[in-house]
Formats: sequence, C-alpha cells, structure tokens
Amino acid sequence: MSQFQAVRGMHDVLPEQLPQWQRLEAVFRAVSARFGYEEIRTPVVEYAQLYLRSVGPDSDIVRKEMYQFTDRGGEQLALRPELTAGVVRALVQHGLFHRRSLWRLWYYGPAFRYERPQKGRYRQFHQYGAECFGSPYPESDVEIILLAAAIVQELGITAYELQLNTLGTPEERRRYQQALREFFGHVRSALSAESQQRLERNPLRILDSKHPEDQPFIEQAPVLWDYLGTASREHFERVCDAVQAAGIPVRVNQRLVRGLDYYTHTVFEFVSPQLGAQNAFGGGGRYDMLVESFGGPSVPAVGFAFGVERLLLLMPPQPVEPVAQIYVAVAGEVERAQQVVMQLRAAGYRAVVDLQRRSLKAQLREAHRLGVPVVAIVGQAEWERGSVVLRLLSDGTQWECPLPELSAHVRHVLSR
RNA sequence: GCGGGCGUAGCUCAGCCCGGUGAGAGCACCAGGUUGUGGCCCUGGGGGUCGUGGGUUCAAAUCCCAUCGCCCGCCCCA
Repeated sequence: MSQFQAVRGMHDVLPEQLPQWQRLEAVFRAVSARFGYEEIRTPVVEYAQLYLRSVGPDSDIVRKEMYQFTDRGGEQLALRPELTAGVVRALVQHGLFHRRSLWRLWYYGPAFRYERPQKGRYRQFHQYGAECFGSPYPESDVEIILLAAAIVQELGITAYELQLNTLGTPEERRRYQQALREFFGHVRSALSAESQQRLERNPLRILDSKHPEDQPFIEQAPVLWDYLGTASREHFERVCDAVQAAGIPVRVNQRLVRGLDYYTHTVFEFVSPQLGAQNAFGGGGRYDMLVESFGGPSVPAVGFAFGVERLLLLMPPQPVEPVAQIYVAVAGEVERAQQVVMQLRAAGYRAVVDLQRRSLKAQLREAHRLGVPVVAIVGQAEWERGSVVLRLLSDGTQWECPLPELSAHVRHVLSR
C-alpha cells in the first residue's frame, strides 16, 4: 500500500486500459461527425451559481453532490457536475445564437459529483454528450436519440433499453404538479419521509420513489398524460414512433422524471441490466427554457449525455494491438541497435529496442511478451557483413537481411 | 446521507474463529540451465511496516476501538 493514494472516487487510467478509452473516443468523434455535430470544450470550473440556475436548487446534484469552493478571490466556484450548463453558458456568452439559428454540438470530458463511490459511479467521471439547439420539433429529439443509439451500436452494446417519457410544457407540468400535490397531500402521513419532503420541493420526484410504502399511492396518482395538450401529445408520439421505427428497443416509462429540473417535453434514459444499481448509462431530454434562463434568446434545445465509465463496463473487450511492429535485439555493441532502430523509425515503423542492456535471450522474451511479430537481431558476424537477422516470432523462421534492404523486408513480412 | 461485506507480495488469495512454530501459495517479475535466439520445462532469486493509527497482552496478521479505502444494496443519477 503506497503512502499516497488517488483521492476517493477518482481513478487513474492505466496504459493497459487506454486502448479501450481511445476506441470509445474515436467512436464519439466519428459518429458525431457523421451526424454533422461539432465539438465544443468548456472549462471544468464554473461559477456555482450557474448550476443553481440550470440543474435546479432542489436537485440532488446541487443539494448534496456538487464540489463547491471559494477561490482565493472569494468567488463561489464549482467543479462541473455535468456539461450542458457550461455549453449553454458558452453559447450565450459568445453570442453564437446571433450567428446561426441552429447548432449541433458535442462535448467530452470529466465531471465531478461528491457521491459515495460504487461500481460505475465515481466522483470524477467522464461524459460524452450532444446538444442540438434551435429546433422545437420532434425531428431534433429523434436526431439526438439516433445519434446516441448509433454510438451504442458502434460500440457493440446490444443489451439495453431506451426508456422514454414526456414532461410536457412548463404550464402543463405546473398544473400536473398541482394535482400531484393535492393527491399526495391527502395521504401525506402514509408516505415515506423522503416523499413527504419532495411533496413541497418537487412532487414529480415522488413518482420516482422506490419506497414500498409509496407504491400503492403512486399507482393511483394522476398521470401526466391527462394534463397534456394535443401539441405535447403529438410531439411525444412522433418521437416514439420515429425511434421505434429506427429499430431501437423502446419502452415508455411514465415514472421517468429525471433529476435535473430543466427538462421539458421529451426525457429519456438508456438503461442496461448489466450495470447493477446504476443501470442508466445515458440520458437526456429537451430543455426549451434553459438558454433563455441564462440570458440568451428563446432557443429550444435537446441533448443527452453518456457516462463514459459505464459504457466501458458494457463494451465487449477488444483485441489489443502490440505496442511495436518490430523489436531490435542486439548481441554486442548497443550502438548498432540504436542505429538500426532509428533507420526503422525513419521508414515509418513502430520500433523498439532494449534499454536495459539485457541478454539476447531476455530481449527475445521481451519481444514475445510485447506481442511484437518481428525481431531484427543485430549480431556480431552479420553486422560485419553489413546485415542483420530478421526473425519471425510466429514460427521461428529467420534469415539474414542486408541493411539497405531492411525496410523492404519488414514491409513484406508485416503485410502478410 | 443510511445499511452490509472486504482490505495480507504487482495480481488472485490462504492463514485470523482457538494470539506465540523464521508471514505463505499460485500467477507475474528477474537470473541461470542454452558463453548469439522467445514461447514449454527445471533450478534459484527479488519483493510484504499483514490498509493506517491507537489499545489489550509477556507476545497481535490473528482480540478491541477508531480511521481511510474498495465493493454491494438504499438513495441518486451518467
């Protein structure tokens, strides 16, 4: 046990894990580009106030999970608990909505929440997300969901389900919340302590409760659908139909309300049975009021985010590429090996050479362990003839190869 | 924030209940067996303040307390 450990809930990504991360990042980039989305990067630190405005002062994120601190100048700052608020802030701050009425954006980076760590839940975690600003129409909801589903598919993740719901317009929601407050108010004392609290703050979240004592009431509670106007209903139906038609495994979940306060209309979560308690690996929805609440123009928007660590848990493992294509081993003067490895690198090969002056046997063992297919052995006798030995580790065949022809031989051997 | 399980070598773990016999195994690592050749095998080697701190005791990996971390559930979400 070392004297210093990484901070609780914050993890190193070791070299052996990086190929998986890089593959994931490559898929993010490729699929985003295919959908015409542009990357945006924003700071890890924002004013704490930003999240009170966006995520909502009653959300769990703000109430108990946000890393907040005062900087040396006395400013109240926060490590971002999610990335949407920063993206919206950036767009408004730089007046991007005056330049274009539609923006398709994606982001990728770390976020921070002070929670009790668990599998798939860390204090520093990573999110990939995409946001579409400027369209109030269901087509944009669908585009965002299809983008997410394309990434999931490209990663080889098949065991998942997309849960969909709608929260309607703010007015419809307000009336519904009123109805819920009234309904649950009658049975207040029978509810779980937590739900009693939510009754004041955010009655919608009672629907999300898993306390057994709440279940009978939740089942009888008014449903939002009855409070929706035809426009809202039509919007949701179009989203459902299109997503279903695209072959995505969908399930409408009327209980899905999500923890962020800024959503309107469509909300969704990607869930997988393989994840245990944290079964959601992605989620999002429409947030038509957020841009305006940040002082920007009235611009409708939809977006979603993936939890990168959770995607990694779901991804099938990939075969690993060897770190090098050729290993230069030497018996004798090490400078010769240096010369040969430089020649190979100059020709564009990924080539490594022993740096510990170990025995030839140890060098070959190392090459084998690294999975390198070809070894160039710089031997005394061959060197005097101006050549080296090329050895294939797959079957042990080897031959002498004049130095000027080395690249050509290597190319030939590697292309097989 | 609440409940539970677990921390012994780089990794997976045994030993702990019933305190005392030099702190172990497998894998991994290094070297030799082949004085210029990997994988298999054989031999040898390095590596641990038994998570940390305190207490009980003649004696603690083993018993007690605290603390930190990991894991699982609740909660919440990505």
